[in-house]
Amino acid sequence: MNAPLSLAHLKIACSTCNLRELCLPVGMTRDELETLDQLVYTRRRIKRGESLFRCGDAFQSLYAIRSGFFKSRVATADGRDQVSGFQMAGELLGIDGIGSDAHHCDAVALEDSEVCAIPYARLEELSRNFPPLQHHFHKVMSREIVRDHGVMLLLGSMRAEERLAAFLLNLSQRFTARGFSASEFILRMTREEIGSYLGLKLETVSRAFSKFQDDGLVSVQQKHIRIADIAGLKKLTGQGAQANC
Amino acid sequence: MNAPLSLAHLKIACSTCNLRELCLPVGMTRDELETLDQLVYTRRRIKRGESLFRCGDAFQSLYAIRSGFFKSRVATADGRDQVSGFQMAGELLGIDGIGSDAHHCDAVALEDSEVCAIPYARLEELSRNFPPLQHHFHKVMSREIVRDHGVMLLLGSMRAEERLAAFLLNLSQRFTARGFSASEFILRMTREEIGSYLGLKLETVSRAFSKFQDDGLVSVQQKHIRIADIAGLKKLTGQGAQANC
DNA sequence: GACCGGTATTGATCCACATCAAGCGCCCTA
DNA sequence: TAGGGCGCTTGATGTGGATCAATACCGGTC
Repeated sequence: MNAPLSLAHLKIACSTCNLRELCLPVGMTRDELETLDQLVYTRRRIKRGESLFRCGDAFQSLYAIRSGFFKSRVATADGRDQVSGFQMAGELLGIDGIGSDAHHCDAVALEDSEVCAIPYARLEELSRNFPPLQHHFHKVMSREIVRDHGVMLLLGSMRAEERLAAFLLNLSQRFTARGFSASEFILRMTREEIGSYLGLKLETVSRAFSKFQDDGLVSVQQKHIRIADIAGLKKLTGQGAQANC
Repeated sequence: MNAPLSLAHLKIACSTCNLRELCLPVGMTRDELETLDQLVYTRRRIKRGESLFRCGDAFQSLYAIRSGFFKSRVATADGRDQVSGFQMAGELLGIDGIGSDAHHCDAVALEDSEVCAIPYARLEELSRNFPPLQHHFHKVMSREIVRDHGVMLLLGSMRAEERLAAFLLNLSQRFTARGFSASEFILRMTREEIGSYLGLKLETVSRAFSKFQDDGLVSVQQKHIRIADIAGLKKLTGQGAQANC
């Protein structure tokens, strides 16, 4: 949509993508990776505030986030809505659409972002001939289900501060996996969006941040977060974060 | 484990199973169904209160419920747990295990039940050669994700009575799909289990039931439920049940 | 038929978070 | 550099559901 097509095409290759250790190609060999290059041939830029897709849109493709940050949002019939997740580079958007050929949530960019479009029909086809891809794709979906169960646990049985602590630890861990600092980062979302995700009101989120600051667990300056005491946060969530089993 | 093997084997065939319109074979032709018969060759009986698998168990198979009723339960490190779903005939258990080769929840039978074990390696293999199976399996997983998002919405933004109304409507709809009455059924789970699933205490569930009864929406006698006013329940959840988009 | 333990109902009280409200600070634009 | 608006913080008050507690019911067992 932006860059000249030929140039864009040149750069679209899982085999040379620096996110290959996080994205669909995880754990594949060099040869296998080159097979994957057949999968993606479109990039798309999404500006901050714009939607990648909306609830009800026809489902065609999955999207691997190449850069940027998204929120997913689900809505009830009567207008209430809720953030169902935050997605960052290397993560997959759009899986919700497979079940009914239409998307069941909105995906909104929280900063200028870039995604690789993965035509779903092509993914199915390629994964039939390429077991490692098939297997990994199944794993991605299964992990999404496990993640959702973790959120359900959080929403159903944790108190406000526990929820926020779990949220910060989760972000920290995902930033770490991407080579960023585990203890210092910029929140891409507002207090209201955090609250929506955690089933809290923005004021409660704000108060919990202040409490953490008073207790010396984190230092907070608007969207700038520095975690001072990771162990302390973990203790808040009931020992080992969300480590079940 | 119980019936003589030869006999048990005779009966194990998706093509003659009366749940084929609900389970993995949905929408397949007669010929396609016979291909599916290669998938399942073990049945397992689970007594009420026993586990089909537990959190941490090695993942080998998915399980299609042939008869009976299950709950899935996730746990935090500090001992709290929560029901993450109730499963009935024709539904699939164990998908949570694919992502890490180990199960992330317990599956407990709420009544004497029978399941078909589907060796996962075989499912992957068969679905590579059999696109309708592949596609349908992906749909099942995607729908599970959408369902979980619905539960997150419920836990994060609905009030107690709305939650219980949504729960009853969901059960009603699933019973209908199985040819049972939409308005009259027996709850297989306790108030405490309902509460755990809905993020409420058992007393709150009980009070909401009483309220519904007072308002003439349902009549409740312990586990026996008769929905008197489906439209009224739907109105409680904010019009169209959970119909998003 | 009587007993028993798990399950459900109902009432009284409490508390965590929501709601309402006011003011502040940061960022963006002109 | 000034102005405006959105996002954030903080305080005061309200309330839905949790908690504590007592009693009732039901299904199973002897």
